[in-house]
Amino acid sequence: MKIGELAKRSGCSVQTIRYYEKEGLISAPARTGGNFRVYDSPALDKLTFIKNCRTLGLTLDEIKQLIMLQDSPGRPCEKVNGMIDEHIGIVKSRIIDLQKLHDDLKVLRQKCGQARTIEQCGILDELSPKSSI
Amino acid sequence: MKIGELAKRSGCSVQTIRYYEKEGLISAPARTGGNFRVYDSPALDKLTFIKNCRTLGLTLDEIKQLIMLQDSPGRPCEKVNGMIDEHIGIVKSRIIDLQKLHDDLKVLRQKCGQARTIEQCGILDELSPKSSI
DNA sequence: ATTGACTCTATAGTAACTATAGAGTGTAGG
DNA sequence: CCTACACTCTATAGTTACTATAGAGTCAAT
Ligand SMILES: [Zn+2]
Ligand SMILES: [Zn+2]
Ligand SMILES: [Zn+2]
Ligand SMILES: [Zn+2]
Repeated sequence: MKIGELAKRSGCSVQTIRYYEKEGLISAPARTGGNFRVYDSPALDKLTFIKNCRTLGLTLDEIKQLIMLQDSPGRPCEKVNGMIDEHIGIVKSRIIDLQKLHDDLKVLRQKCGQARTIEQCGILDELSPKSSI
Repeated sequence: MKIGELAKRSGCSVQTIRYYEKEGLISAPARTGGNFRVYDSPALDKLTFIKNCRTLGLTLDEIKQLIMLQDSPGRPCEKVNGMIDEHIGIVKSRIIDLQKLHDDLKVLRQKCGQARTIEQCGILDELSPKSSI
């Protein structure tokens, strides 16, 4: 199949596929006489794997590491497990940060109940430093 | 004060201050004979305002709008209030997305209890497409 | 022969900084 | 006076994972 069909089947855009190739996440496919990329179904599998990882928020570097790990099937998989654990930790702390942000924004919003003028806006007032003398 | 002191007092880095100036968020300050930037205390106030906004996740574009709004003190402040409301919405939905991600990652992690080989890793297995024939 | 859909490469843009390189300034100590 | 040191200057490139062109070429159908 050509790149357009691979894009449709994988859910990645055409440019993204070319980008992944440039970044070394997928290997360069065969070409037609007219220089078009041609992919087989293992290529679709590999791309789908990458897509699944991206959906879970793994970075391209991490995905690259996973792909490399898959080349030594006999080695223990602790690194894989560890990577997911680490990710869960990052996501958790991002959630905590956003929760705090959300609460702060709620408090800020309450400083200006109904419409006033810019001058009297409780939000702008709260954002402004009290004084820096 | 020079840029180093402003950086310390505001909590922004020196490069960030120069960047804000280039982006038009703060106005270009006076210069010494040796071409060093010199700031006064209103400049610190303005920078602190920006810092406060950034801490709440407002974009530089939004902050620019707030700064422009401050120039018409008599106008109503609905836009300010609306901006915060919109932000709260964005943060909320980001939290929801991350919660889902977190749950998905937890499920994925459970696919591989203890250490196995790469070949048998339940995580890699889950990430791999079943077949694309 | 020409249209239209598709593909190719190369390049620039996105957000908000961060990190240099290489040069100049200013001051305190010896 | 010289020099070491801390600070500042501009300009440029890098970060992440794409997205969006521009301009040219391919290919099948009409
Ligand atoms: Zn990670
Ligand atoms: Zn208001
Ligand atoms: Zn916003
Ligand atoms: Zn495992």
